Amino acid sequence: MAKPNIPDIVVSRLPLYLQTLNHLLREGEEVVSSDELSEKVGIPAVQIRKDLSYFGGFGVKGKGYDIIHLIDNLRSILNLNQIWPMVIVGVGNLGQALIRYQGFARQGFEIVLALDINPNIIGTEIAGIVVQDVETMEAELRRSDIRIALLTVPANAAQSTAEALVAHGIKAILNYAPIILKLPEGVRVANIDPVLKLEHLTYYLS
Amino acid sequence: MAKPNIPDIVVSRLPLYLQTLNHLLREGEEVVSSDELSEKVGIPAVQIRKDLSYFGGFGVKGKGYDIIHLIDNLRSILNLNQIWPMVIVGVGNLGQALIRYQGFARQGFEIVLALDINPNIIGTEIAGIVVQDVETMEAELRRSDIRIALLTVPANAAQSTAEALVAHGIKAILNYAPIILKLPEGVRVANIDPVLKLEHLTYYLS
DNA sequence: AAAACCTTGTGATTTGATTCACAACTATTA
DNA sequence: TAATAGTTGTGAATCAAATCACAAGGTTTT
Repeated sequence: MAKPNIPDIVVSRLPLYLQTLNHLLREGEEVVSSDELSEKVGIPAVQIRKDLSYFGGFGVKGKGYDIIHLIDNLRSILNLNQIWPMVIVGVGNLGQALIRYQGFARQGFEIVLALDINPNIIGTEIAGIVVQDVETMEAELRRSDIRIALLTVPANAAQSTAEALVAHGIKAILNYAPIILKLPEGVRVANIDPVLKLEHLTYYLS
Repeated sequence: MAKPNIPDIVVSRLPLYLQTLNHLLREGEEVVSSDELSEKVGIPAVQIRKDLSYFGGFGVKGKGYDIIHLIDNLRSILNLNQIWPMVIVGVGNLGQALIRYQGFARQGFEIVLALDINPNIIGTEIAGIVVQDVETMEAELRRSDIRIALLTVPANAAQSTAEALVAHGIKAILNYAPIILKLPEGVRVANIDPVLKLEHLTYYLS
């Protein structure tokens, strides 16, 4: 179980470190200093060191961090030493694109169930996944151990769909709908709304 | 020009307020207190008031905020009283889904140019946009006033593509590639990487 | 018209994150 | 082997953000 005393903002940077370490490993590097990593990841070296020190001393003084060793540790901290099955609800344009996206599986996140309400979409196959009727959510989730959901339904259906997911055991939701979900304590939600990001950017465009 | 003395974290919350105010307006509400807004948006009322007070006193004591008036002001602060034309580079699964996504245009962001390197994709039409050869980037950007780009190319092409975009006048990039872009000062980048968010979520899943 | 109530806007305070500064240790060079 | 250089890990100091507390002013009720 994750220690509850580590600042969430620290946790949020670990995936970034992991991503960059994976790049370095692919380039054939074996050791990296916090200064080099800082350069790549755009975060001050001392902050990287302090973040890592919450979890232990992974580095060697005078040398740096063994990349494989640090990747192993970060993957363990982030619970990435397993395949995470996921359900996606809403198989429109975006949902289909996400089902086809290779990047999830590459990092151990596998969409194993796709649900939709539209009869024209139910039964179609996308990248090996046959879309099921959203009515089957309860039964499908019951006989699986899916704990993560991708929510790509229209905004007006998002809240009720999210509640149904949570009622049937979903513990984390990646929400693509442009609304703020109200869900019970203990359910983690991460929002992905490109419009909010654009509106943030335009503030700085004269 | 945007005042440079306002914390970025404050600016980042304004789009959220705007989104929620738009919902309230659509529901027929005319006035909202910071307490009500807090409830909807999930941010403490005093923080909403303090955020807004950076830009002026928009409320009425004893009453609350006139929704239309506050929306107008936020739109003006965020430079949303115009259509923002955008270019998208990379018309794969995700790029196509974004071109078809209605949410951008609905909020004043319009994809007017789509570029790709793949001959099989160049020339195809998606939601009224004919995909152009990425080689035409310079010419197309020169005769337009596009300042925002959506970057949906593969990771290994992202850095060089971003540099080309910046060289031809792009000032803000919404980066969907799973890498950290290194770009000159003055270019704003916002990253959308669902895998990083998932890896953050799994930390909290036992 | 007075009293009671409500809500904003903000200076002061508290909390939390970042950065500084450096001791401790390792590796490399002379 | 000694001296120099490099790098981590961390307590202390600084900086920034969030929250508190409340005066001021508007609204509603009696």
